[in-house]
Amino acid sequence: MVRGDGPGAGGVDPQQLWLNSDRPRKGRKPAFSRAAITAAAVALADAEGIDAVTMRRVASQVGAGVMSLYSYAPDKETLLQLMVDHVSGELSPPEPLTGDWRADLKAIAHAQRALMLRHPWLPTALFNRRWSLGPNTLAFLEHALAALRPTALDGGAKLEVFSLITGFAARLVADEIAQAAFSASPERAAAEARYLAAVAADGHHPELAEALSAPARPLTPDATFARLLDRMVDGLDADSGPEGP
Amino acid sequence: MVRGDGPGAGGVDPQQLWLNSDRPRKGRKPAFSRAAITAAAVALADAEGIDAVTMRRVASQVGAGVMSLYSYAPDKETLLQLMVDHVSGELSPPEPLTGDWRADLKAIAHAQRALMLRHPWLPTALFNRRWSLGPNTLAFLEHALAALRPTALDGGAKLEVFSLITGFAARLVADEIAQAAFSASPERAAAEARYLAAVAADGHHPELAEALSAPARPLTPDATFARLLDRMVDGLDADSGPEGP
DNA sequence: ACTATTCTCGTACGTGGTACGGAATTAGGG
DNA sequence: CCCTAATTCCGTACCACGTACGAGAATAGT
Repeated sequence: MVRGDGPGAGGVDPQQLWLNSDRPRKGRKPAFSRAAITAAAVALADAEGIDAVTMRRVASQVGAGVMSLYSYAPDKETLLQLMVDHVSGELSPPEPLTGDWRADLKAIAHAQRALMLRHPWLPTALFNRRWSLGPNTLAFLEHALAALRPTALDGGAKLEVFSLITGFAARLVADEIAQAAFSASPERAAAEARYLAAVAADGHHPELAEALSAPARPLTPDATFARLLDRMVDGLDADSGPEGP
Repeated sequence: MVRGDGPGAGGVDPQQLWLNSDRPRKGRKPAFSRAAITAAAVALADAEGIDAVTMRRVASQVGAGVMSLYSYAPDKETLLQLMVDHVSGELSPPEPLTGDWRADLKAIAHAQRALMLRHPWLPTALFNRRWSLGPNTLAFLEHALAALRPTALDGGAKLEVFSLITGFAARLVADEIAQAAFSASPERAAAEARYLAAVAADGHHPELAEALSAPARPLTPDATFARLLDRMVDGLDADSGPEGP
């Protein structure tokens, strides 16, 4: 099914990966499917974290032998890319565009955030590996580009903005998740608080001491996300900027 | 030296990690040092990538037995945190503050970018693990907070801004590095171009087709970074925003 | 029926992190 | 000056992981 060869040197030819749905005419029928395997891997990652996604555990989830997975994905890295594109399908259909590109862009970011909160392994997965533009990812990218149509940005700049927004969402959600996991362990939170208090008391970090002593009105992650997003998008104005054509 | 116990449940007490320089009064003298081990790990990562940093290879670089490393760091995760703080030392002393907080913030981001380009594993390392605020990281954070002093932001918001800027730099540099590695392999670049051309030709992705067909004046990473940074920072204005105290 | 093709998966190898425990080294107390 | 407790050094070993290999099973065209 994958007909895995390719020109070596790390990575899979995207055409082989995404554009090969034709069943071969001879040979044994597949007992599983790429979608089922990917879904099992996603379920595992959602439930137990990305480190729980091992070839052995995925295989046992779908009832296959370990090595059978390699008929559907040439290696684990590819399986992770399949997972990313799989969950990106949840972004379709997106909210219809309003024509107000700032509002549309913000809606896109909020949708991405919601997706990442549903799949907490996603920010890390997105950050680490090279983007693999599967059909679902492409569909959402197309949507984002359409949202930017009222803009004076050229093609490359639009792609940059999309990358920027996605990265922004990934970072904020990663912080949010880390914070939540952290607060969930009172021991560790207390240890960190003690450490920061000790640092603040050493006299060499007056700004930090002041920042930590602030009343700290309760910041909900939602409000923080919305506020920073607003600031970012409202700055993403104008056309190509100083350097001319 | 590390006296590694701690209250279990994943992670090391920061006080144990960073605030324990007192030599014990009894026992064999250490043959190595945490700094030497960390430096060796950094050198390895710089030269051969983060995957080359294994306990075995680090040990052989410093001339130690593998298990001896565990006298200096309780586990590999901690060693990675030590690496991050180690290279953060290169950010000191920072450029003096000018009082123009926007300019100062941009200088901070540029310094971070330069650091990340020198240590290409750094963006990924920063993104994945929970922040561990070692002395060098704290010193730079202190500097960033001082830069934000002229601002009306409260303590929590200043910390958010620092996180945002750091995350921005990490993302852009990660893209930059990936792009470079990608272009270095003509086969893979050609394969990707062929794939995108095929997608653009399928008629379902008109916006993408247009974005790709644009003349695409050559974008240098430097210009892209500076431009997006300007947009971001110039939007990070004003005080706490809509939600009042 | 034969054959080419494709999928299945048990076995096995190499690599990684690190637990264990004994030997070596040091400082303080008798 | 030995004895004891503390600390570091590190060889051995275990387990988990990704995946190469190849033999056997199933399928479709001839």
